[in-house]
Amino acid sequence: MPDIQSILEGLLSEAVASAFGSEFADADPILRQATSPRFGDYQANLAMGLAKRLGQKPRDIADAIKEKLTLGDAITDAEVAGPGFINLTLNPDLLATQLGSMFRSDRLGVAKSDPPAKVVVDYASPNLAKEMHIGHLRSTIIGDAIARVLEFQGQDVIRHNHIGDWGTQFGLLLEHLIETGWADSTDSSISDLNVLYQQAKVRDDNDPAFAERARKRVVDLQSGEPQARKIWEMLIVESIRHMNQVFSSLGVQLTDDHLKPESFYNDRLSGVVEAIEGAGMIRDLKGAKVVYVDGFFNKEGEPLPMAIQKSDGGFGYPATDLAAVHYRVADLKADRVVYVVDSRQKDHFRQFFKVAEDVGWLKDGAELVHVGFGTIMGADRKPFKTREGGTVKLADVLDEAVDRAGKVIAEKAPELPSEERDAIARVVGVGAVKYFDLSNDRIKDYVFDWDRMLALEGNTAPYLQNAYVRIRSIFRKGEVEPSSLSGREIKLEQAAERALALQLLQLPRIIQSVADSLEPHRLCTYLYELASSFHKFYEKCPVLAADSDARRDSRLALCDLVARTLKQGLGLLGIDTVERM
RNA sequence: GCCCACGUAGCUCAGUUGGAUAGAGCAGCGGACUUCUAAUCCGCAGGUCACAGGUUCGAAUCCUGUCGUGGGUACCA
Repeated sequence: MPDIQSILEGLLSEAVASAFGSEFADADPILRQATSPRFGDYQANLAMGLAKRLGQKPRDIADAIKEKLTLGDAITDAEVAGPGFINLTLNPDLLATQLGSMFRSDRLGVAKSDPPAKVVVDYASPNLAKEMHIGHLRSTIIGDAIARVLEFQGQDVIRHNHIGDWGTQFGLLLEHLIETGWADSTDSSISDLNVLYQQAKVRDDNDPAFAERARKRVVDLQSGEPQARKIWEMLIVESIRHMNQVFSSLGVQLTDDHLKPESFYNDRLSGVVEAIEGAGMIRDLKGAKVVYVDGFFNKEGEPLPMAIQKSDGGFGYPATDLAAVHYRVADLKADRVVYVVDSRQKDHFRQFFKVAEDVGWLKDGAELVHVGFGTIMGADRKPFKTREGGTVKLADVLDEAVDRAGKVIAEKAPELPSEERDAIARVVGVGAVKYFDLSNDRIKDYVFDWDRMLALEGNTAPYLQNAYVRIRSIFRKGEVEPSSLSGREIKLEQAAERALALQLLQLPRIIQSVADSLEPHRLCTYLYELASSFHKFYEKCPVLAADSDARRDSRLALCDLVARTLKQGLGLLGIDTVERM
C-alpha cells in the first residue's frame, strides 16, 4: 500500500498537470508536514516556486491547483494560505486504513529496500592492549545503531571490527615487556597491560633510543619474528576477552565473527604499495614511500605527505586502511563502506579515500563515507576524565549507570522483587548511557551528565521506556492479547488520537532519513515525540474505561502500535525495553 | 600560518535537507494524583538563531567576510 506522502504527491501532481499542462506533472510538490494543526495535516509549497516559470502570482497558482485537487478519499479539505501554501486536511478514514495495514505488518509498514545494497560498517575498532575507555563508546554504539537500521531496511550489512592489533602500540609494549622480563611470566590481566602500556608510553616519549627499538619491534612483528609473535598472541587473546566483556554489557552486536583486525591485512600490504607505485603515485621522502594528496599542507605550508611505507620498512595505518578499502570493495563487492570514527581523523579519511579513488579501486561507484562524531566532554567542557584526571574506563561508566538506575528504581518501584529490579536497572542504566549519546547530533561534542541522562523527563531513554511500560501495563490489567485486536477498526475521533496516528505513520520516512544521513539522533527525536504524543493521548483518552467496546479496541490497537514502534525503534538503537519499571 | 567543524532561551539540546508566529527538557512560577504506573500531564514566563553583507517570493538552514570555541597539520590511529 502506498504511504500517505506518495498518495498526496500523486494527487497534487494530477492537479498541477490538469491546471497547467502535463509538462508540470513532474514538478516537486514540496510536500511537508504542517507545522501546526491549524494549517491542516500537510502543506504543499510548490506554488511559490512555479510563479516565475508560469509568470503568475503564487496565490493564483495555488488557487488553480486547489480547484483541480480531487477531494474525498484522501483529502477532505484544501485551503490556500499565506503567500501560496496549500494546506491539506486528511480524511481520518485514510489514516485509519493506513494504521490498519501498519498493525498487520510485522515491519510496521517499513518497506524492504530492493535490491539490497551491500554495506560494510566499520565501527568500535579499538586499539588493543589497552582497556576500553570512554573514547570507544561513541564509535561502538553509533556504528551499532547504523548497522541495525541499515539491516532493518534490508541492506546486506557486513560488520567489521577493525581492531588495532598490529600498530606502533605493540612495538612499545613488546619492547617494554621483553626488557622488563614480563614476557617470561605466564599470568596477565588487561589492567596489568594498561599499566604496562602507560609505562611504555612514558619511556617512548622520553627515551629516543627506546622509541627506536620499539619501532624495530613493529617490523619484527610484521615480518613474523617468533618471539614477538608469541608475546603478541598472548596480548591479543587477553585484549579480545576484555573487549568482548564490554561489548556484552553494552549489548552490542559484535562477535569474533566480525573481527577484521589490522593484522588480517598484513600480507596484502606490499601489494597495496605496488598498486599505488604502479599508478605512479608514490614519491620518496627521506627513505619513506609517501603519497601527496592535493589540498593538504603541513605547518610549513608544504604539501602534506601520507606515509604508505615508513622509512624503516614498516607499514603504517594508511597502508592498512588502503588494503582494507581494496578488500571491502574488490573482494567483498561492497557498494558502500561506512567508517564510524572520531571527527578528528577527518583529514586522514579524506586523504586515503582520494588515494583509493585515484588508484582506481572505486570503479563501480562504490561509496566511502566517514561518519565522524564529536568528543564526550566533562562538566568543565574539556574531554571527559575521572576526578583524578585519568582515563574513564568504559566498564566503570556502565557499572555506575546501572548502579544509579538501580537506586532510582528502588525508590520508584519498591514493590518489585529485587532480582527483577536488578535486571531492570541494567536495561535502564545501559540504555540511558547509549540513548544520551545517540540522541545528540553526532557531529557535535556533548557534555556527559548523569542526572540528565537518567532523568525521567525530556528526551531520555527512561522516558521512552516508561511510555512502553505504561502501555504494557494497560494490556496486563485489561488481560488483552494484542494479537486479538487484529481486524478491529481503528477510529480516530479525538485530536490526541489523530496526532498520535499521524506520528506513527511517519516511521518509514524516519528510518529512510536515518539510513541516508547516517544520523541516529533523528530516530531518537522521532521516538521522543511519539512517546510525548502518547502521553498526551494517555491523559485525554481512557483506554480500558472507554465508553464503548469499539472505542476501547480502537484505542488498544493504537496503544499496541505505539508500543511496537517504541520497542522496534529503541531496538534499532540497540536499547532494550522492560515490561515493568 | 593553512585546512576542517561548531556558535539557537539562564543551562542542555532539537529544528523534517529553503517554508507561515524558531520548538523541547531542565531550572523558575502556577495547576492536576481514592491512577489504565504522577517515572506523567496542563498553563505562565523566557530569543537580535554569534555579527555583517549577499542569493530569493521566503534564510537558523545556502554563499562571502568578521569574531569566538574546538580540532587537524607525515613515518601515533
